[in-house]
Amino acid sequence: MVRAPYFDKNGIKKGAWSEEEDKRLTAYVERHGHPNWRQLPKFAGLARCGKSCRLRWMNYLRPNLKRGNYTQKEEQIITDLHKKLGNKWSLIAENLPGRTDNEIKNYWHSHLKKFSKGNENTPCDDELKCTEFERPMEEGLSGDSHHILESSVSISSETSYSEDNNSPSFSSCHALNLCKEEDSVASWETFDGLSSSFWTQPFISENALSDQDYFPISSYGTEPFFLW
DNA sequence: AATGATGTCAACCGCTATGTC
DNA sequence: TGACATAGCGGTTGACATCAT
Repeated sequence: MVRAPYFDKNGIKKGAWSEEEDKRLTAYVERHGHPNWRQLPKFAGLARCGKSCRLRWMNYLRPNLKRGNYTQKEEQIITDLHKKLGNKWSLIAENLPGRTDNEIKNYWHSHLKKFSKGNENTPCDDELKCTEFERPMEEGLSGDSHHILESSVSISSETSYSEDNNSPSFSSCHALNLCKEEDSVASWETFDGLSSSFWTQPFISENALSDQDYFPISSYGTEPFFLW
């Protein structure tokens, strides 16, 4: 379901990622972080452009990503936030731990868009007449996550992105009114693993091997890669 | 069973925002 | 302050899957 791999005129590989490339990118980012996406493929031994590496990591390889079906809560949050924010997929994604902007965008276009046209009801309302707890909750949205829904429904009309607190976590907290006292603890603790330190601190995997172990350049397949 | 239409989603492209010199 | 480099965002594309005829 993806583009077939090919090389452009500059020798940059495009299209679907191979398992080997995924391993290389994952291993490199886990060990060194990604201070410079443009340089990263060179050092990771990938024939990709930095942009492609970043996208692959962000949308597919990074830890804590949720795959698979969306919960009704997630659908509701997407619907509500889209009403409020429009196509600000990255902002919406900040409020859905484990989901990427790209994934949400795709999901919106393929699942939710139709419900927004002349119909204020969500798929939940239309198809299932569900209650909030009818469907089992998935990891990451369990426990007190109903607070999120309640909050999201009542998003403030003055969605604010505070100048004093410009971290995405705090901004999205405001966007959802999640910082109301009664909501903040439970909701935000749920997001904690994703919200701050992971993206601001270099990630060192416990299992990370040495560069030598991970990048035996001489044995790196038949695909071309940058030399340095 | 064959074929065309539609849905899905990973990946690409181009633009803008931000940071650095 | 302007130029350049880089990161990030949102729209679009392309190929496979599924559905309808």
